Amino acid sequence: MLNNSQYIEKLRSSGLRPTKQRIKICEVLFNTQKTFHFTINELVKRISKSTNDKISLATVYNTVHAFKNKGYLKEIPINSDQSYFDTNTSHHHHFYDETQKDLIDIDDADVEPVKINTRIPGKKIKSVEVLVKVEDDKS
Amino acid sequence: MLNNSQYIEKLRSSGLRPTKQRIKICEVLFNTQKTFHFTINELVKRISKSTNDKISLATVYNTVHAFKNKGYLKEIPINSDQSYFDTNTSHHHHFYDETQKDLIDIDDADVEPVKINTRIPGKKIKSVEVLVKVEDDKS
DNA sequence: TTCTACATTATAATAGTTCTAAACTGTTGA
DNA sequence: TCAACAGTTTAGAACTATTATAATGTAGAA
Ligand SMILES: [Mn+2]
Ligand SMILES: [Mn+2]
Ligand SMILES: [Zn+2]
Ligand SMILES: [Zn+2]
Repeated sequence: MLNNSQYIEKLRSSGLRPTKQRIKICEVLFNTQKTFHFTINELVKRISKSTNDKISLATVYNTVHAFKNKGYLKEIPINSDQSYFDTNTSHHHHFYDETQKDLIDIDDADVEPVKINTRIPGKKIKSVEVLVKVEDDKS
Repeated sequence: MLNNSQYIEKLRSSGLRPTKQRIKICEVLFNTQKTFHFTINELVKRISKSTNDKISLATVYNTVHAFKNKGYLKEIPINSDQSYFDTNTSHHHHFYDETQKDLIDIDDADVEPVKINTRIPGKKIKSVEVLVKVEDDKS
């Protein structure tokens, strides 16, 4: 929940020029009470609802990737035909509702730390993500 | 490590006609000492190395999906441009080497059971998968 | 203000996957 | 035994998410 000049500062300080497209996308992504998950298509819809100036699809892709690289977004691995992104960049895991194709955060307090008692020599761990797939309980 | 007539029986008993294409794909997938991970493209290459009769790409897709639905294969959720499949259908987790784009099994004994202390009402858990992303350790 | 590197854009290209519809084949049961 | 049928294979087209291209525009420095 920042204002525009704060987004401008944030962008500048991470080496991204604060263009009006990027500022608008910041607003759509980060001017919310709650974090959320989205696909590029869903983001494009949100953007067009909140502005009259259209932002090209290529710019949305470019910006999402730039933000991901800067650590402002995370990409969630769900094997699907499209990428899912998350505005919640803190460490947490997910439910994936296969019936409704919906990603839901799992509060980190509700997951015991995942202990992996093996390593790969010469490799360092970048992330440990748990994906809990759920479906409608018809029993 | 079954022989052809055992694959025929396996296919028949799961309601799949034992065509020569499916039997060949069974051989490529299941006639190995170790289980492995593959993409469709890699599977196509393995198939063409092991037979002169060519199997169409559509059939490979059809068969992989049929086998997945019957539980003979698992699809591994890695956010990537292509689907990864696993001939190891037992419960286990993975390292994903982002440098080499390589999936590696984690022995289930090396992972403490993942405890999720929350549920979604009306939904039942289908799977709990841990993906540990690793990269080259340059430090 | 001018310059330049960075950013946006429309559009084409790419690539994994699914669809289509015609030809083929395994199985059944008369 | 073999006709009939449902299931399967196939080549190629279609689809769709994503990336590349290259021309135009713009933020920020000097
Ligand atoms: Mn998929
Ligand atoms: Mn991706
Ligand atoms: Zn999340
Ligand atoms: Zn595996």
